[in-house]
Amino acid sequence: MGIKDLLRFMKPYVEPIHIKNYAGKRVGIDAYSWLHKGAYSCSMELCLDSNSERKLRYIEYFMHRVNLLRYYNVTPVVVFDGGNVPCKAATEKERNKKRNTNRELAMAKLKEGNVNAASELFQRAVNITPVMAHKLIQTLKSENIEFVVAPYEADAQLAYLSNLETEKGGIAAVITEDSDLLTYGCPAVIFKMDREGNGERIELEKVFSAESCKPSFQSFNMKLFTGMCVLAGCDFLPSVPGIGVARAHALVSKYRNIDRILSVLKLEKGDQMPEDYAKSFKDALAVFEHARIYDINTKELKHMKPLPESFLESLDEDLNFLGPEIPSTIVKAIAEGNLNPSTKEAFDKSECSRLPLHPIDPHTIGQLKKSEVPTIKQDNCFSIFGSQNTNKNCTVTRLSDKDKYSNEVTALQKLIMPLETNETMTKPFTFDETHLKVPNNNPFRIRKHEEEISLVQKEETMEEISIVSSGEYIDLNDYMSPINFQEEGSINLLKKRKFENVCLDKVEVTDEQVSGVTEVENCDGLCLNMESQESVKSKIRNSSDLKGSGGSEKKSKKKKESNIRTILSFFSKV
DNA sequence: CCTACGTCTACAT
DNA sequence: TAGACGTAGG
Repeated sequence: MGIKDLLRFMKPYVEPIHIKNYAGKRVGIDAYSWLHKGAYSCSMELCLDSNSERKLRYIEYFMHRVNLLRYYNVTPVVVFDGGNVPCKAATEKERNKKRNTNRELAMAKLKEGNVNAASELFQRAVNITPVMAHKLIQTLKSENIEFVVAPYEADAQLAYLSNLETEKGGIAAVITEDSDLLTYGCPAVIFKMDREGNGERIELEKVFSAESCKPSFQSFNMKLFTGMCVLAGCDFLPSVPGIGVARAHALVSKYRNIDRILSVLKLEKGDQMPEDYAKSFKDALAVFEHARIYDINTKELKHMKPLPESFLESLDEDLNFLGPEIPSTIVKAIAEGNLNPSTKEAFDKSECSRLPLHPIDPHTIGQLKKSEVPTIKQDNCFSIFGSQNTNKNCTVTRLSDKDKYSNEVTALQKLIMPLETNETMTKPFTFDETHLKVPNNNPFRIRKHEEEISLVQKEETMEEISIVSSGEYIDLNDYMSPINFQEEGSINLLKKRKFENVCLDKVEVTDEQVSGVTEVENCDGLCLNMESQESVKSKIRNSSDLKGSGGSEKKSKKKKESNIRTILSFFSKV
């Protein structure tokens, strides 16, 4: 993805930077790059469409990073990809094909019981779906994080926002892994930001003005730079054989005119060049310059830069390679996360109805890593975890869906508008304190806080019984650990979704007593099944793959266990 | 010197 | 998978 070898070529212009340099500023986030990284940690669950909580780990990953920014008083603006641009369709199709074959291979390995091989293959099969993005958006909404879904490429949207004044919703920099952002003309791009907030920044202004830096761009302007990138090979157009970034840079430096370069190329490499290269080249350039984006202020579809006359004149070719026009109402709904940008249909509510419960809850995160747990005050989201009255029963309540959605419209409007004043004080955040080794004036405060937290956590994790209030829908698959009902051995039925009034009061989670979960015929619910589960378990245990594997036993054991759980929950659905 | 190709690793447990 | 990095060959 992006421009081949561009970052390597631009190395001299890279400067290490910490995100805290953007304190008080708005910074755009290319959602795809964090989604993709986060998805590695739960690729199998995603591919199997498991119902375990683990599947939502990518959201935790994402929110940890969002919270890192908020911790440093940086305002995140998350930008999602929308529909596919037609000229990228071929690339997309191929990727999908590969993913599917990998997924099938993985399934085969899984049936053989070769879990390790399967999970490796699953990693290659992960796909970031609009539904995943939508789930993340639910979380962002509940945390009052600004976001926008681009009509097409997120890169273009980010570039557009980068060149907008802050007052109009502009951003000061973009965090991404994709070198295309430079090609689109983002003045400041931060690559490879790690979990501590360190990243590598390239600023276009510095690139163009640096006086004695290896590859000189002094005679360049944005248009020439974009031209260089396209010459080097981009997602929309592969490069002419033998031309890489360096040669592209040399050509642009020498001729400083795209048309001249194209004719020179034709003379020199005419035989290796496709007939329509020049035409495709101009189309590719146009995508980078005039891509369609969502105008946050007018709430309409717009071109990044207005199309010039000459373009409209040569309208023999339709402009659909930029992505087709979309009616205003639809772009708006897409941008605000209410419509699937690919299908342009509403998201299935059931996909996400019970979603916001876990992922955002700092309490949940806190169980995985020690987190700072400040008291949270928010009106449009659930959440409670007493810092003080942590009774053994971990209670979870939330507003009814009805209340939640009625606020949605107004909440959204607030989201899209730039933040005013200093509401930072009321902002909740969770924070992995390992990051704290760096700054902060008062280490004592932090340590004291840590102690409090660890105390609270001890109490909570020791008590493994959770009380679920009546009326709360329980999906057995939500519990990754084995479930042991009070009336052991008997069949407990749980109705799905629509079931209103109570099914059970206590769910005990233990590690020894593993129980399978299978669907009951002619019954709208789930039940326990000892045997089917046992057989699956032994099958997996006996598989050659799990027996050997040297190295750290503790690690692999844990991994195995978690894999077994995933598989169990998978089998339970079939 | 440059491209193109092979290999490694990210992620986070 | 896609990017980073090293290196064989033009």
